[in-house]
Amino acid sequence: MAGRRRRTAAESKTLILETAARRLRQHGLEGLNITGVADDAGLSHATLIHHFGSSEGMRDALSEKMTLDLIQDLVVAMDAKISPAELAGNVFEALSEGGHGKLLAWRAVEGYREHQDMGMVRDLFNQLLQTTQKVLDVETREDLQRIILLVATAAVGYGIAGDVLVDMLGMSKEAVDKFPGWVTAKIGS
Amino acid sequence: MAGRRRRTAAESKTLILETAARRLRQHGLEGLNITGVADDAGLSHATLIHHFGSSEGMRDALSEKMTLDLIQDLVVAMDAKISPAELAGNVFEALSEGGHGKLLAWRAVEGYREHQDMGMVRDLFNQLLQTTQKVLDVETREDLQRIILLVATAAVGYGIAGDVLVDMLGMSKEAVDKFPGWVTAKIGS
DNA sequence: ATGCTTATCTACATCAATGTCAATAAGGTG
DNA sequence: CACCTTATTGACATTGATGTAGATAAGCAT
Repeated sequence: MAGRRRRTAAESKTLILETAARRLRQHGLEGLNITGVADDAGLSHATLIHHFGSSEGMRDALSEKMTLDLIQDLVVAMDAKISPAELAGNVFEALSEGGHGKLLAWRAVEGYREHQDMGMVRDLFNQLLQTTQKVLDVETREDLQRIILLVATAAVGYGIAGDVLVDMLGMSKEAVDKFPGWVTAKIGS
Repeated sequence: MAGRRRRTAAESKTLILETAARRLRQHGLEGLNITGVADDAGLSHATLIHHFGSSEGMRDALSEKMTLDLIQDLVVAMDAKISPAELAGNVFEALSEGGHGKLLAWRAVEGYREHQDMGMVRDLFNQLLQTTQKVLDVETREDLQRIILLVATAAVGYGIAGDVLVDMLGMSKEAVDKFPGWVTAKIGS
């Protein structure tokens, strides 16, 4: 064939995983097959197998990448410099955007298999814990755990079913906007 | 073939959908194919097509059934006779059990298509709203909406990612048990 | 019994996705 | 330029899942 582009392996992998992530958002899990992703990326499906070994290999790689992206976004959202009032809002925002909800839902239906980078995830999570403690200035460890669990579960649930719930509750956009702040006030009391 | 059992259409559909639900819990979304479900149910895959029209038809029926089951469990969990202190606990329990988390996650990845029974879902949800208002005795509509949204999102998130979060937070079983009560106390204040 | 409805099955046809393999060529290196 | 590595591709084989069609038989009604 005349004119075929040769990328570095890293470039190709990035292109493929970004395409796959987009397809996950648009078409759900059925969109995560090598033929479809290959078409959208403008590559042959054999190329994807070359880079990831198999279709499942590609999905595993995507899951890993999205997990790291999610934690990374959380770390930024909970930077130690933010004020307590912003905390819940930032976490909600971080989890509602960028298809993080889709990742969590995906991992929930398929089961939480351990990744190779699970150690790094744990490290980042512990870093998050310390940051939160500083921002909120909680004294007991139990309080910290509870608060994190509440904000995290609420944010996850919001990212996954938030729009449906808001619709069913008939909430105004304004009320929705004020929700994270209200949560922060609640947990602070 | 000698000796083949003939069920009523309703019996067969129930058997098939229960088998499918079990496979969703055990194998994730990949378990939701007519051949696999048929094998587990002890039927031929042609029989499933006979009853549901297609593979997707079976999945739609399962989604509908699980959605109704979920709402039904919620209605029971929030019976008007419960005390405010039990509210969050009951909701959490209802959403953590019986694979409801899998349903929500499934619908989140695949996108929330409208069901034919969406009207019934809305009715049950409104019924839930009224019950909650009685139990909690909230005055403003905004407060009611916020409280429901928080408890619901937290419960959904807990059902989907609760075990992972609890693990990462290193929470004791005792602390986890007390969590719903703590949430109730928080929103009541 | 007889007959009707239809749940159930076997066998076949089809299709889409996965994976293999050998050939090609793009880019870097000597 | 010659050479080497390997990203990329097209063609093929294989597999599994879906759907179709006709035959079979289980239960119910008459």
